[in-house]
Amino acid sequence: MPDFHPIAVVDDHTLFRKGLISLINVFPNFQVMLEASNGKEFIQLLDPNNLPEIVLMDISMPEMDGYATCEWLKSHYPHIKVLALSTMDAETAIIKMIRSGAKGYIVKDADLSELKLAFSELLSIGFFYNELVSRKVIHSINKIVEDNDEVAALQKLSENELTFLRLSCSEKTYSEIANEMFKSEKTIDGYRAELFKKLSVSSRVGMVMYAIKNGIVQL
Amino acid sequence: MPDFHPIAVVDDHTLFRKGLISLINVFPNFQVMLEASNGKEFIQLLDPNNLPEIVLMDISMPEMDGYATCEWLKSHYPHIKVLALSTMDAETAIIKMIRSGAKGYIVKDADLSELKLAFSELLSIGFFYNELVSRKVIHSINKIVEDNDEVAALQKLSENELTFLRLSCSEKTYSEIANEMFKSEKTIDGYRAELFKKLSVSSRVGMVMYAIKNGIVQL
DNA sequence: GTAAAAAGCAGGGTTTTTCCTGTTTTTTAT
DNA sequence: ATAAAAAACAGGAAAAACCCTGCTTTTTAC
Repeated sequence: MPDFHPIAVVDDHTLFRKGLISLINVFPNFQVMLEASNGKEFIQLLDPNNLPEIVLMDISMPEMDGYATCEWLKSHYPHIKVLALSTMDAETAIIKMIRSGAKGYIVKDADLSELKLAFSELLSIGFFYNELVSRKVIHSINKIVEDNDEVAALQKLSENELTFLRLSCSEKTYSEIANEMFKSEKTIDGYRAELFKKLSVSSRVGMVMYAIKNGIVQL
Repeated sequence: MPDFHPIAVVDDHTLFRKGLISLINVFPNFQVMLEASNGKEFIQLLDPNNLPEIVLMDISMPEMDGYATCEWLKSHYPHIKVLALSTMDAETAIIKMIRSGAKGYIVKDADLSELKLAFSELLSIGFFYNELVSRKVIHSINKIVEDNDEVAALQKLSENELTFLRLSCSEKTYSEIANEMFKSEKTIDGYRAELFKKLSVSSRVGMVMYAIKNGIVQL
């Protein structure tokens, strides 16, 4: 019987995905048996009778991103191990992915040996956290303790605050935004004050940069 | 004699680069004979007695980016064809790369057949512009004609304007920026007015978003 | 049903940004 | 050496952003 470990690759960049697959397939004992360009497609293609052991998953994807897909896997097939794969080494992205249930995280400019190492660690000890990730995680935990938790903060924005935040990423004045949202200028000023506190910023520019950095708006 | 076309691959994401190489090497008639993780390394590794015909080049790289490397190639080895390769389908990036001398542009989520097509078109007719690129180029030319050219504008920012722009991507006030740059507040206000015109924006938020969108500052 | 919390709104003031129309100084080109 | 262009700087003013404190109305929780 062929004793290989089944792998799935989920990434919207076709060239990258195909390349990665061809690399993995020359690893002894590993074989890619499922590929998808986003989370939704992945879930559709997933065959309960033929599940992968490891899913290599990109974070930013159309339709259904890495976070959501990871959450879905955690609740439906908790034994499948997700290895997050991203260009971003942003702290928030790493933390958020791990919270969503990823068992490891590697950046796209890692080399082949690191990928191989990640695979074997995932299979043997169940997780893979290299120095980069560990450093970020520790730093993040410190930040959570001292000031307020940015990742959690992100969840606690109300619909109106979120709409206001998105509209603020433009050249509109607050007065114009107020009209667009059918709210008084004073209410809008309240959203602003609340967001300044929640995001710990002190100017509209800071707010906009936060929104961009955390993918609340895309450019 | 082995009749294959020599290819070079320049990209800082190791996994992507290695994957791409393994894909290209199964193409008949094509062979990767040089790889580098940025422009500087590429130039160092380039052997004048053994030049590639086509260079697959990423745009955003550390040390020396795609634009600069492309310019260097244009002046030193104009017959080498550069195929730009990027995740960004931003108009400015495409236009800028083509201006730097790239003969083609494909996005990373293209599929294998498109890459193959790009190769053969590069060799037969000398360039490869798919619909995406053509559309962007045409749109850009229209924009150049009607309002002012954004790509050109990017080049024409003075050192001080650039510094001011970068410092504006923060929660500093203009007054604080003036101090930091050892300039009068009125001078700073002049930079601001000039940038508003050049970038065709009308607020600091617009300016900041322009800077982020065009990679003048990174988050 | 009622107390508490959250959301919406208001007055009024300070600071910052934005926008004019200039003058002076420095740099550049011939 | 000098005209022209670019950079630095100013006064003054309107608009927008920011920051208080407090007062209704609506929602939420028990």
